[in-house]
Amino acid sequence: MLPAKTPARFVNRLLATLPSKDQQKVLANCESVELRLAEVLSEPGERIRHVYFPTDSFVSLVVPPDNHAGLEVGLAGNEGMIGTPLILGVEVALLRALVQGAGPAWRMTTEQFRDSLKQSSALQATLNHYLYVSIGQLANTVACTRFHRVEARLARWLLMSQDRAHADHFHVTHEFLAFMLGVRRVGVTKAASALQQRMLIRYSRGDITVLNRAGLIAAACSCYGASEALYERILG
Amino acid sequence: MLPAKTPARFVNRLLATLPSKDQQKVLANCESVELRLAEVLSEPGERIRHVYFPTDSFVSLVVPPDNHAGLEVGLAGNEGMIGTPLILGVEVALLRALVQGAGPAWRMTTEQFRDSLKQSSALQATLNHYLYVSIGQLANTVACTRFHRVEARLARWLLMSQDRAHADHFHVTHEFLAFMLGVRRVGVTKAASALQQRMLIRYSRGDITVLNRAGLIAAACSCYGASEALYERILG
DNA sequence: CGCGCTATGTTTGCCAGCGTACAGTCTGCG
DNA sequence: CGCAGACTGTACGCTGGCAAACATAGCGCG
Repeated sequence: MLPAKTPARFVNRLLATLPSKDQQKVLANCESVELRLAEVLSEPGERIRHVYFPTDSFVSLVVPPDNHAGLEVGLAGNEGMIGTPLILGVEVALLRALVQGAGPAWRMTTEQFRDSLKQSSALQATLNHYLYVSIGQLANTVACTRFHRVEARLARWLLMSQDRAHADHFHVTHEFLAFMLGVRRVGVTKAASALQQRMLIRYSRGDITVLNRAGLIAAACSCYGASEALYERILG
Repeated sequence: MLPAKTPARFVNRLLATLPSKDQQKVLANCESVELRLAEVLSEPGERIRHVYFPTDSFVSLVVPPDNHAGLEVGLAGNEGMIGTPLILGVEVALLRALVQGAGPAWRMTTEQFRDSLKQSSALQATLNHYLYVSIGQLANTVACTRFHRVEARLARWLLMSQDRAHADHFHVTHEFLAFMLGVRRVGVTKAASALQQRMLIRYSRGDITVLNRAGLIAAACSCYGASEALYERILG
């Protein structure tokens, strides 16, 4: 399906860990798609039609607003996948998957994915491990959301997005960030302007640029890094 | 291992869903243990030695305090299990498992559990589904912890414990509740005394009794019920 | 039966984030 | 080139929960 030397824009790290034979089998079932900004890939309670392996795109997992604001509880870029319930044999989504960074991804139908899982125990193992890591991150998110200040959480969010965007700038408005962090827009404006004054970031009308990554890490809560370390330990 | 008619005190609902043949095979690998109050069954980062299937006991899953208070992110009684990472083939615990309600449970070593999983695809499927539900509850907990008031969260906690204790009273101090909910003890005292004044509960020196379950449900956030409904939908 | 410990009640000051409202400012489009 | 809409800044009063300290009250043990 692909030449041996895949350009980085089309690499998904989960698939890349597979032995090349399995990898070929799996990719043979995949089609390449372009995810558009703000596209919704799954809705809680609804049937999952496709799984996605982002390559140069990333996707937020959000708890849908019941009456209050929304809240992001997970993020998947080229290190992850969308459609994890299928790993557990359930075809119903738990979360809304919202495209945050437009770009290419691999896609498979639910049926193709089932087949792939049956055919490749390596895939099964890798995805089980990924799910383990995701659960760890989720548990961590509970505490982070409860205890850490907006400014630190914002810094963490920017770092995580930067990692997945593979770029030091991307497009998000304060309004949108507020939705993700589950706070008011005003709260984001305050936190963001504090970070900007410290010369850690620069932003204007939805374009955010990370100026000082190390400083931003210092400003973020320790939750950033913990998740990443867990991933590396289990899947790296 | 057990007579056909197992007393309710020794039934775990996950195991009970298995076809009787599988159930026998699995129970043959189990030993009966008595969980003691405040016993710690797993510690994050450490190797998991046993999995537990509570029958008339229940166990809290808590994110360990890094510098702030602790925080409960899950609860497993006779409808659940402890040691879920093993379902995903990882032997390292993510959370601290803390016995909340003393009583009997089935226990298996990690090795026995691996064998059982291999032998029984029904067990595998059931536990996968349980894990799915747990993830859903975890995601929900993020939002609940972020948005809902102490009083509502306390009410929810009491209801969930009541369900798993199979009794309308149990022993917990405000101090301990504060730890579980990730708030100050004073906050719990206030919320609890509000609930007591409304005649929904009664408590004294760590003994809490639910007086009006329906009223308590009304006082709780809608998160109670959502989790339970999800469980029934997937595993019921 | 009284001492000490554990559990609960209450206070005071404080701050982050809420809800709401309004004022600038940049950008693209007609 | 000017207007509309999107994006950001700021202000106000309010409240829930924080931190720390202190006051009672019941229970158990010596």
